Amino acid sequence: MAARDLQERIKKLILDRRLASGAPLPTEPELMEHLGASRNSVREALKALQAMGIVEIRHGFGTYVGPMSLAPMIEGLAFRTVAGHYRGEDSLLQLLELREAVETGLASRLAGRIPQADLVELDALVDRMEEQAARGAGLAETDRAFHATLYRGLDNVLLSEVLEAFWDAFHRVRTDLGGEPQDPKVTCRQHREILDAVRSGDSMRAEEAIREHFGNIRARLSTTAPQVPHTRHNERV
Amino acid sequence: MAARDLQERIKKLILDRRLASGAPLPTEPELMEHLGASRNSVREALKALQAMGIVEIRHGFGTYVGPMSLAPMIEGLAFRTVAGHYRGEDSLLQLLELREAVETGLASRLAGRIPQADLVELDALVDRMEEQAARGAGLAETDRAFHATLYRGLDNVLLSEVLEAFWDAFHRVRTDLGGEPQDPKVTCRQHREILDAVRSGDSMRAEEAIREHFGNIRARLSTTAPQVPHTRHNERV
DNA sequence: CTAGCTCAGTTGGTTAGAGCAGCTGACTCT
DNA sequence: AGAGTCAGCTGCTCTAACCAACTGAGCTAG
Repeated sequence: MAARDLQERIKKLILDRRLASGAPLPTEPELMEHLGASRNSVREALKALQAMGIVEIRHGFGTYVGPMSLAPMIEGLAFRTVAGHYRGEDSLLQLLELREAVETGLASRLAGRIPQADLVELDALVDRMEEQAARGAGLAETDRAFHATLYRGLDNVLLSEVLEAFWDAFHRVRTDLGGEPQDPKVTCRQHREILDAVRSGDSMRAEEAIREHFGNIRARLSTTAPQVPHTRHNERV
Repeated sequence: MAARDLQERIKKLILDRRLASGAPLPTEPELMEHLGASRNSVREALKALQAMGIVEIRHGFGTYVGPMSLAPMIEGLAFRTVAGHYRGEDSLLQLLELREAVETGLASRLAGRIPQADLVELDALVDRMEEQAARGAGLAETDRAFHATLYRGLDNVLLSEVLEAFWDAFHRVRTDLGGEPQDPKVTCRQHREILDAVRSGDSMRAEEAIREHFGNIRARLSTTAPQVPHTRHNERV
């Protein structure tokens, strides 16, 4: 009765006061009085809001309006995918296909109208990728940055965040499940091709480049498919 | 210290036991013993997991593994958008553009390869839409069904759910903010055009049809725009 | 006088125990 | 045999106390 209401009322409080991300919320005792509920109930509501990223709780410091990032979505997606995988579904493949479907459309849309500054940055990223591949380092972070920078040209923060969330969820699940790493050199070449294709303004070519890139990941995926060990100890889910 | 851990351990428990959606979780006393934590901490962890859709709690009945739907994402997206809107950002427009960017790509990808059965169903949906428009009824649900059915041909459940989540979030925010409704007849015509374009197999035409549809919504949106000045500093309640 | 430390006060974190509320199924009375 | 009742599970809420992290004022040592 009260619980669901409490969350709504706290959300309403944030909206009514026009609180921005990072703004302080009332303390627990203050919320108790304002909402007429016990500490326990208030805390449970806050915990739920925290899980949704609406609120941020800092021990010994206070409660604040959260960053409203899509982190909870990553969390949920990742768990959903891992759970499905353990139960023998091809959930990880579905997640990959989701990225592929969305990114192919966006890349072709982006072809030829990507800002010059972003192209320069992308060039630098692929260079770094090659350097990392040469000395055998992991290039996950650079790959992430590449995709993030690529779609920045679409000039929609929300869209960028969603794509990054998909990337994060996929990457986390794949590493958690101990997926086989890609061949770094192939990965580099494909990113270079994506970049060149987008630069050239040829939508079809850009689409094809993205598709090939994902096709590569997909191939690696199916070799590691559904053998299911117990969860490892330090696993993040 | 314990709280974040508890959530992880409960998630681990679900994975280790290969619990499917709907499967019962241990009762609160059992979890207390199994996790070595107090009732309160266990409940707070469960509340957070519930907010993420990982767990479902039914009063007087028990706790179960959740449906793993994207409902929490809708919740989060909607709140984020409303909060941004109230603070004078064009967050609702961004959400619309997110849908547009993704759907244009998918529609062109879908053109010509959509199953016959889905085409029949889509025809029926547009018919119903026209019938509803004629008698002045709302056609939100039919619109939702149209978009859902359209992308079903991509044969990726996750993708479908994500698109539906975007639709839901957008629709909820728009109605919450009392947005101006569309002209039903225009909406019908545009859906018919999308359908015909996809049927014809012409990717460009499909893309254009989607873009025009969203352009219409966008136009309605800007008439209801926030027009709230940016109050970055010193904002009063 | 300043740099650093200490400690009291504030905030959230955790535990405990009691009682309330919704649901189920077996028991009882008709 | 059927309908009503109640005992027992379940989760929900509250109170009250104490633990732990952080801040900042005030003290101490240099």
